Amino acid sequence: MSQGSFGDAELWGDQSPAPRLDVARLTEDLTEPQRLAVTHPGGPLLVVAGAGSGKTRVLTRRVAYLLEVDRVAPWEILAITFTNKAADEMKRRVAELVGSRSERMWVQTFHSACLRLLRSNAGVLGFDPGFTIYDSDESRSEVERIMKDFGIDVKATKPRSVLAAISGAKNAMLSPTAYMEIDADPKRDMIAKVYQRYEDCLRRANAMDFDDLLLNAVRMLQKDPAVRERYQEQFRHVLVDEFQDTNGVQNQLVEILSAHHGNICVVGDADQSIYRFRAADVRNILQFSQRYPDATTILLEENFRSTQTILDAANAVIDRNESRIPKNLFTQRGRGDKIRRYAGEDEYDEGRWVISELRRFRNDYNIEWREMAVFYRTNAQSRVLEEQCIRAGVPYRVISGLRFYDRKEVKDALAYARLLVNPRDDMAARRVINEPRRGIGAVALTKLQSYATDHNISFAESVNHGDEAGLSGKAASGVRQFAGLLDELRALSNDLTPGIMIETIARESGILNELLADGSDEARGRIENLGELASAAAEYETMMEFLERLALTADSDQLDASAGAVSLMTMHVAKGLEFPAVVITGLEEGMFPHQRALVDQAELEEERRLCYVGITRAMRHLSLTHAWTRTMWGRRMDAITSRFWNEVPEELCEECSVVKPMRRSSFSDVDFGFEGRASDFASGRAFGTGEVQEARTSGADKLGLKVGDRVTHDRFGPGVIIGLSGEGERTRAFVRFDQGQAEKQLVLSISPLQRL
DNA sequence: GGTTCGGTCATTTTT
DNA sequence: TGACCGAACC
Repeated sequence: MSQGSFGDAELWGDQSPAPRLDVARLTEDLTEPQRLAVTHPGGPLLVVAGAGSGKTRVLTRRVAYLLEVDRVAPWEILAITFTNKAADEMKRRVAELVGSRSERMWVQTFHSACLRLLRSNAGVLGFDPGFTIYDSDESRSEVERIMKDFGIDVKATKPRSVLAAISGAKNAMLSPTAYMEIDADPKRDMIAKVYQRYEDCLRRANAMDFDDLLLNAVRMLQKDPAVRERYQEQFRHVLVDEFQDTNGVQNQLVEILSAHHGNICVVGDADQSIYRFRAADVRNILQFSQRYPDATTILLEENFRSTQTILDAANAVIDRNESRIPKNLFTQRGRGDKIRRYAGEDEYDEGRWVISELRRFRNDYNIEWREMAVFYRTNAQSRVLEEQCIRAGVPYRVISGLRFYDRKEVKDALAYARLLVNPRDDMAARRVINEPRRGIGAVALTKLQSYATDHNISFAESVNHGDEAGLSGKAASGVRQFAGLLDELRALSNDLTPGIMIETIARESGILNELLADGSDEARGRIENLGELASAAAEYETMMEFLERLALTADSDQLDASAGAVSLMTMHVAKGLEFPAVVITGLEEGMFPHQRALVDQAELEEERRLCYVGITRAMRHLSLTHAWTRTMWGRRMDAITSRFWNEVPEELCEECSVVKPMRRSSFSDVDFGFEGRASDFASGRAFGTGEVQEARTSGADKLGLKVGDRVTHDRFGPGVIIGLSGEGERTRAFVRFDQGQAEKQLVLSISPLQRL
């Protein structure tokens, strides 16, 4: 904890090699709104920063300005981001401006800031300072275990959804009791019961989940006025990045910490709020000015990233959102190239075109592979793209949200490490009590668990009482061995560094031996992984620091290592990044916007924001693709063009699709009327390569139908239009009929579809 | 206690 | 289609 003192001030004053900066140096290359934000004298400040408007630049300059001009001490500044990457970036850029004294600032993610507050004051809420952090997987499996324990059918009610409800309750700062009292509902009662037990288990294991880090930090500050006031006085300036993604608890934390000095500066863009499903609440940014009536609002609308064409496209799309404060990005960069669009036959055809496009970027514009990205809505879409890259010899890298340290052997070794830091870590104990095999089966586990419950201790601690728990034979000796191993490791852990400790764990636990005995390539890989883990640990002073860093680090940082490769990623992951050339794939109704967003206005708007995020990542070149049919869940599904595709004004686009021949004459007499084969039209498969004839126009496309209209069909009955694509006789409607299975795609020019 | 087979179910996920 | 999980089996 960096508590300030004048001694510190002298220290950094002497050491800092940074040149004295004057106001002009910090502001001369800024636009007027940027300058105003950077030099804002104090009080609440809202910076509405459109995509690519130099947000990070403003934040870092402001911090430098505070340090340099306002002479604020580094430890009096709290700058909060969402990702470690953003935090590192900010630290780096501030250091460039003011030198090493920036090291003493609090530049942290929400979670790491909270962790820091909690570690220093864990006692306030009755936690031991060595408490463990459960990651989302562990939270889920804990919930699942509890549900099974209660005899709840985990197939009928998914633990994930229960955890989501619990998480929601936590974000609303509701205790299990308060949550239960919302209304009388059996499902709510069940969830409240699980929630209560889950809390008990966490508490007993001296553990917190991700939500708790935030929530408990707030609770801690609320509970202990002395601690609260100390931090409130310390943080003369609180700055928050990506404020549109904050949830209620985060917002509250920021409010509390900035309450004394009132210098709260939030930066964000409501149009880029894409984490509603994770309890992000756009209202935090939308209502900031109401919350702080004396707040200054500064709009950054000039974009320094993209061409005007790309911005026009982004603006046109996002403008369709109704619940939105109008904003219009512009640039001085000129129009640039048109946006290229390609409608593929299927996802393979789409993928092939994507590859050809990437090659074109490289050949025609000298863009490096690493400067290109391909975006998609869901991770499942990456497979085909990967295949195509491999086939074409295009180097690529999938940037996934998956954790780097998710490999089994790594998790096992870490579980041992966790047990050393927190002897009550139940999750870790359950994971490795029988890893490697010690003959401890389900029966033994149950006995230990009931012993723990009866004696009000954690499961992890029960391993010291195997005999009392009624174990015998193999299980008893296994548990004794496990407990002995932990004792031995704990004794060593006082003297050994984290790196050596990981090695010791691998060796002493028997994990290493097991892998050596295996001898397969896979086992050798796992051994290497353990080696990597040890080297990673060696960078840290204490095991606790290392574990913390792991718990709070996602794996998107791999991007930096993607030298020489095209990046494939979801649009969610793409947020905050930029690329000279971007391809957005899968622009189909049901894919993007996603199926589940089709019926919910708020969700749909979030999808549109996601699209906006995707488009605005592109600096110079943007291409959009969709496929007429796509294999989903093992079945070929037809799809119509995404509304987002259609929302991009045509004059900004260059169509690259191969023009499909019109209907073949021999079909013109047949009444297609929807014997369910509209799909064949959509995919073009019904059309031979032969004779081409104009389709007859029924006028149906001139009905002026729009999404949401009620319609009726001779055979399928009434339904609602959930999507439209194409134009003229090629207009297709995506209709969800009231009766029957799924949505159908109908070509309006030949469909007996009537408006209701 | 480990394997295999069949049934189920499929977003996005900064921490 | 494929990944995952639990029951049934060895």
